[in-house]
Amino acid sequence: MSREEYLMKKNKVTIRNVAEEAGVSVTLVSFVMNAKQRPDGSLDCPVNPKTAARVKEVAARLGYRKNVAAASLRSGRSNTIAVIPTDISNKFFAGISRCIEDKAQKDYNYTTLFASSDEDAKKLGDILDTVNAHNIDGVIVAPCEGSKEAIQKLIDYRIPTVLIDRNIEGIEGVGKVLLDDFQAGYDAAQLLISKGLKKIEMISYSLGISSFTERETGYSKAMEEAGLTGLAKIHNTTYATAATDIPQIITDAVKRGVEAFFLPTYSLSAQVMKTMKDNGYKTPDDLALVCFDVSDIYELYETSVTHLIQPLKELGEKAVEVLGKMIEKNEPGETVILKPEMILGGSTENIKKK
Amino acid sequence: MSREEYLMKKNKVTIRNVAEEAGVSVTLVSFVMNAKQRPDGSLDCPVNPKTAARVKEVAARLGYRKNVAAASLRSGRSNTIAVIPTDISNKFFAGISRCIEDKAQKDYNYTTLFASSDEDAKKLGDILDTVNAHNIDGVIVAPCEGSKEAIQKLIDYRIPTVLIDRNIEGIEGVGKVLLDDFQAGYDAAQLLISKGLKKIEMISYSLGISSFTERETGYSKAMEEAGLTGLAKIHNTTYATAATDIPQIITDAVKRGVEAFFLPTYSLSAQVMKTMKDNGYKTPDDLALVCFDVSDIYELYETSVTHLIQPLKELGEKAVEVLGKMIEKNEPGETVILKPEMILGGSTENIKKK
DNA sequence: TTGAAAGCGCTACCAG
DNA sequence: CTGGTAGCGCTTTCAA
Repeated sequence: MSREEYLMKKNKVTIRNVAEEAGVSVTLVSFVMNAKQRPDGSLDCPVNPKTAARVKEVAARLGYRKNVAAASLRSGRSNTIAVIPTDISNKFFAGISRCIEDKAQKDYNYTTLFASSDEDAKKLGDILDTVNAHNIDGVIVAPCEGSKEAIQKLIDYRIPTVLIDRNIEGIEGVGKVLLDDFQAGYDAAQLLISKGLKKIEMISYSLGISSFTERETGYSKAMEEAGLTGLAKIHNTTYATAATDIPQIITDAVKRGVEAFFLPTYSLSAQVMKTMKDNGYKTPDDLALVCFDVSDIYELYETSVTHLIQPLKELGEKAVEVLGKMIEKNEPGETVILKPEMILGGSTENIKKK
Repeated sequence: MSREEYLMKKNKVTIRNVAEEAGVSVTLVSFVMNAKQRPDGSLDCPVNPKTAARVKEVAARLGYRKNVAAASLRSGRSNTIAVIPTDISNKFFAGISRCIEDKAQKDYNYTTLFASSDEDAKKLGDILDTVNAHNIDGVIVAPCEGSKEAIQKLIDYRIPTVLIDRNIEGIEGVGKVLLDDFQAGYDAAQLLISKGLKKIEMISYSLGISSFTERETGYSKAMEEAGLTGLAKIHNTTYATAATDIPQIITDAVKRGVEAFFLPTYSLSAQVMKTMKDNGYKTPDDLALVCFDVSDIYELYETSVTHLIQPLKELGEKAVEVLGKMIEKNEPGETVILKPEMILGGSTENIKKK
C-alpha cells in the first residue's frame, strides 16, 4: 500500500499533509478549505486562485477531511446546531426537522444534530448538557412541560436558542418561531359554529405551555362571540393519562349530546379517533371533529378529517434564519408568529342535526 | 459577579481551573472525571478516594463540563455513535432509535446522534462523511438502495459499523443485526394458506436489498410447499412510484379475484390500505392482508390488521452490543438473526369464500 | 498515588 | 497574497 493509500484508509490526512504535498503553508490550506464559494464562483479568501485550485486538487486526491474536533477546539465553534423536538416520530417534527436541516446546510453550512426529549424535562436537561459539552453553536428546541429551567441554563451559557412550536412565558433572550395559536383555536371553533353546531367542546393538555392555553383562549373567545359560553367546556388531560381519560370523556360527551370536539394536537386527535372507532361512533354524525397537525391517520380514517396545520416549511426555515442571525451577528432573538391553515374534510361536512 | 459565577456562565471552566481550585494536577482531575463507577461504588482509577471526592466536589461546584472537542482531538475518540435509519419518522425506526440510545448510554456511556438518510444513497454518503469528520466511534446504519459504496468507505476507514434491519450481500467487516426475513415471508404466506386461501400475491420493492428478496423467497417457498406456485405472483414497485403503481395493482388484482396480499413493509401496507379505502374495498372479504412492522394506522383502520413485527428492543440492544464489542475490543462484527413475531388481526379472520 | 510535559489538528494572529 | 507560530483543553506517557 502506498503512503497515500495508507493515510486515506486511516483518515489521517491532515492539513499539514496537504500543505506539504501542495508546497504551501498550512495557513493557506486552512484558508482554502474554509473559503465559501461566492455567487460568481470565485473563492471568498485572500488566496491566489491558482494556488487555491492546486490546494483543492491535492486535498481531494489525498482524501482530506477536516478534523472537526480540532477546528472546534481552536475556534470555540462547531458549525453545528441541535434540533430538539419532543417526539421525533411525530410527522410534524419529522417534517420540520428536514426543513431545518436543509436550510441550515444550504444557507449556513451548518451540520444539524437531532435528539428527542420525549416530553421529558429531565431528558431535555441531559440533552442540553450534551449540547453544551459539544460546542454546539445554537439550538432549536420545542419546550416540554417543566423545561424552563433547562432552557434558561442554555441562555445563561450564551448559547443562541430558538423556541419552536411552543412558547414559554417570561423567558428572555431567545428567538421564537410560533404559530398564532389564538387564531387556530378561534378558527376551529368558528368553523364548527358556522356549521350550526352549538355544543362544541375541547380536550386539552394541562402542560403549562402557552400554545395550549392560547388555543383554549381562541376557542373560548369564538364561543363567547357566538353567545355559547354556557355550552363551552374544556376537558383537561395529560400525556400520561390521555389513554384512559379520553374514552371516558368521549363516551360521556356522546351521552350528554355534545356535537363536536376541537382537538388541539395530533396525539389527542389520534386518541379520540381510536376511541370513536372502538365505540362505533361515527364522525361527523356522532361527533364533528376539528383536529390538529398532519398525520397518515387523518387520511386513512373512514371519514376524512378537518384539521389545522402549521406551515411546516416556513416554520423550519424561519427558525433557522432567526437562529442564524443570533449566531452570526450576535443579534437578540426575534419573535415570528405564523398563521395556521385549515384543511377541510368530511368530519365537519353534511352534519345531520340530532 | 464572582469569578466562579463568571466562569460558570461562559461555560469556560476547564480542567485546569478545577485542578487549581482543588490543589491537584490536571492529570488527577482527568483521571477522576473519566473514572467509571465500579459495582461496589468505588472509582476505577488510581487516585486516593479522598482526593477523588474533593475533585468531584470542586468540579460540581464550578460547574465543570468536559470539552469534548479537546478530548476527542487528543484521544481520537468521541464516545459518540451515530444511528442512521432510512426514515426517522417511521415508528419502527423511532422505537429502535430510542432503545439504542438508552442502551448505549447506560451500558457504554456513549452519546447517540441521529441522522436520517431518507432512502437516498447520496444523502447517506454525505452523512457518513460527516460521521467521519466528527471522530464518531461507531455507526449503526439501515442501508438503502445503492448505499453499498458509502458503507464500504466507512469500513475502509476502520469505523466499526453495524447493519440493522437490512442486509447488504457480500460486504465484509461489518456487524449485522437482522430479522429472519425468509421466515417472515414464509410465516405470512403460511398463515394465509392455512385460512384456505389460494390466490395469495405479494407486492415488494425492487431495491436490491436482501431483506426484501428473502421475504419474497420465504413467501415463494410456502406457496410452493402448498402446491400453489402457479398462483404465486410478486409485484414490484419502488419508493418513488408506489403511490401510482399500487392503486393499479390492487384494482387489477380485485378484478382478477386475488384473495390476499402479503405486504412486506410498513409503507407498502399503508399505501395498500389507503387504496382499499379509496375504492371501498374491505378486508378481509375483498382482500385478506398480512402487513409488516407497527403503525398507528393498523389500529385505526376499520378492521384490525394482521402484521409481522420485528422485536424492536432486542434488535436495538443487540445492535449496540455488537457495535460495543467492535469498538471496545476491536472484535470483528458478528451477525445476529432474530425471529419475527406475528400479531393476528381481523384482516385474516372469518374470511368469506368468494 | 501524584504530577510534568508533549502534543492531537486546527485557526487566528501577526509579520512579511 | 503567503507563511510562521501560539495555543485551544484534553489525554497520555513517563517519571517521581
